Amino acid sequence: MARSIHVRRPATLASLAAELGVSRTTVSNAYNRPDQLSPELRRRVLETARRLGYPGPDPVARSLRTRKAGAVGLLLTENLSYAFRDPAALGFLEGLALACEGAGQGLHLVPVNPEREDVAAVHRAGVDGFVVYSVPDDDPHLAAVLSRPVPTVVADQPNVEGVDQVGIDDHAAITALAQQLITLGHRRIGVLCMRLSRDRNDGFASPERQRSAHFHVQRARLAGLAEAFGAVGVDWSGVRVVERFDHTTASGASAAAQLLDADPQVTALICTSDILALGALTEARRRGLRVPQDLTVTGFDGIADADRVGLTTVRQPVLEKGRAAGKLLLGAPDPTRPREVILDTELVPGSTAAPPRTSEERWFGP
Amino acid sequence: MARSIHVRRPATLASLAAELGVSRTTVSNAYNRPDQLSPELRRRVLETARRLGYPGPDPVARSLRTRKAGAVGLLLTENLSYAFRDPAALGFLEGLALACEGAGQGLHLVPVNPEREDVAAVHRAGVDGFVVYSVPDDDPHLAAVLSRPVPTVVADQPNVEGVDQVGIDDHAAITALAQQLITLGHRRIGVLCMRLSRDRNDGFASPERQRSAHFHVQRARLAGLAEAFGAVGVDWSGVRVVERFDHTTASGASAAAQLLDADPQVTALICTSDILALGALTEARRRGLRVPQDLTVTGFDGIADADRVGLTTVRQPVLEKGRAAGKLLLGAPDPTRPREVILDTELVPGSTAAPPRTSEERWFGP
DNA sequence: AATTGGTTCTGAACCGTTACGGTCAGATCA
DNA sequence: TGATCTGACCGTAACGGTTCAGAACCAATT
Repeated sequence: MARSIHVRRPATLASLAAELGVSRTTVSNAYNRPDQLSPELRRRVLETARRLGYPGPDPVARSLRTRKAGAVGLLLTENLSYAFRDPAALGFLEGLALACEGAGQGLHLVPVNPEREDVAAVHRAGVDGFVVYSVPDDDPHLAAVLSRPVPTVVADQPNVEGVDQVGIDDHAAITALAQQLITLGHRRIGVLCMRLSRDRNDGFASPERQRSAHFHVQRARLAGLAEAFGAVGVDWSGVRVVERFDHTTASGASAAAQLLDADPQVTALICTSDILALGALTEARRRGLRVPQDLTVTGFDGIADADRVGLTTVRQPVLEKGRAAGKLLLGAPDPTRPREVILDTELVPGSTAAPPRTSEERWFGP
Repeated sequence: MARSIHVRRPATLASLAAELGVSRTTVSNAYNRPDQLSPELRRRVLETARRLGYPGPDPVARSLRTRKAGAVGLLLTENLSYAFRDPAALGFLEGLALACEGAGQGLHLVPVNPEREDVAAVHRAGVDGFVVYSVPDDDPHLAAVLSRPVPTVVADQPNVEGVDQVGIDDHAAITALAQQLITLGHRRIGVLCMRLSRDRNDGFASPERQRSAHFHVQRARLAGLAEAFGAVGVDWSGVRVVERFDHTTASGASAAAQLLDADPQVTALICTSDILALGALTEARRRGLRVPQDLTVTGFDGIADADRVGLTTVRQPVLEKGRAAGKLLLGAPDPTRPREVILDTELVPGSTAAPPRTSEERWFGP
């Protein structure tokens, strides 16, 4: 099967029509509305098309005319390839892909460089709508998406007025987790969180920085923790929160190290993601700290690896979230009000949380 | 930040030009070639655009004129969502995404339904080229891709004359693995392989079916095994090959069960993928067979989970493969001849292969 | 004074298709 | 026999841009 490489498109609908001595409309109909012409003529059109090497109507021209691209754009602030490495993002993507293929829509991954503020790729994407996955509220790419006259659904964050949304109740979810730890008796805690803003800050996050975080999800989780622990008398300004820009287990490990160095007395490390928590577990093991006897570690998301190691965490239905986002975008838009889908979360007890040891136990063993 | 939902695009380049009293060319230049007009006028154009809610040049119209879509199409025969579940496909995707974002190109996942032969999605995709990942040689979607006047790169399979290609030397790779097993002393083996054709055949694959497989990769691996074991006197027609349509660990487990039921005497299960091998390990454990003492199991691919359990396998650079495919597609095309990239593989010894036990050992212990 | 060169802007052609509203011949009907 | 319907096809006008060859203008050079 030989084929010429990248030949200039040889035939168009018009040239085909000329060759056949019929109108362009008729050729178009041969492809799109077979009932509009006689079977015999249609056969001739298709036959001539084959002979001339006409590959069928040009998709771009068709899109221009019909105002339909047949694809959904996906925007995420990380590198494109990040989506294929992060388990939660992956689950979301799978759900979204499910919804798209169910509707016969393509999935157009928009390449954005998180470092540069180059918004051109958003403007170049020929899509019928956008799904925006977990970006900061001041993301210029998001602004570019919103400026385009196509429907948009935001997943997780940020909250944008008038835009359809799918996510979870972060505040409630983290509150349940916090209650669990409080019940176990933890009062001296440390927190590991993901990036709070577009600027890199690998280190402690001040309460001010926590409050002004541009990532709504992180902000809500931290606020929920502050509230829950504040209610039992913990002074939040004394609680160390370590932030990491990169979302990897290595980041989690180094963040845990930083926190444990600063305050060896903490009895629990609360992590705002499983990935960070897995890293924290590694660091704990490296230090000879037994989990959960010497240290409690919790995560968030409920990824497969968390399940494997029995991490105490909050499970959120990431695949369902992706699917819901797709359905929201592809379903009939509701002009009266933006729609919001809040999915359920579930506290996963796991085996990495236990009551804190007393000081004596810490020094002299159980 | 309020926004109107799905308003009919209010302004076009033309209406903006009319409003400003300049030509369309000038407005176009304001966006694409700032050096072609005075800074002052450009400022006015952009300002008016904002006022009128003009979101910038329409991407589809621009694509039509410039003959550039700014995106690469990806075709894979499985459901779209499969790509996000299979580790090898995922690695490929990540590499491809890396190449795409490096070139500022989007990645357009084409939704194909493997059950139905609906090729429309391929024709509807507005892309500048296609990457085809591991499809059967008689795939109608592949034919549709090749009929389109855009460059194409095929990864893994099939071999198409005149089309750029990236892959590995399956024959050499499997031969190395086979030699290893032969050296260990295995002669009575069983094989677990992935689907050989578009029709579902969950069961034994006859030598005829093996030879006529539409998946080139599987065909080459089976042929390599037949050759290597044939050279040491093993009659291939007596070797059981179990085929599975779905590529999951559950399939691997059931295939292993089917094979071990049919011939409990086999000393080694050679699997053409790690996923199948992981399933086989599960089944072996279920039967109380120790690996590798009682049964040798090997895989192919070198995925992370294989590494984790110490599977004896062949590692192939999946990420690199994706990246190479992207580079091939996006780099300057070579009109003189199709290019071919063959990546290196590496035998991973692992700990799931050992010499077979003698019959006595099998029955009476070591 | 004529030429040259540069900047800034314009007019018209073109990209390849589909939507819309026809026309027209022949069949059907009262 | 004339009116109406139907199936098959067509002409025109978008769809929303980009591009290229100039025009108009002004300043600097010869």
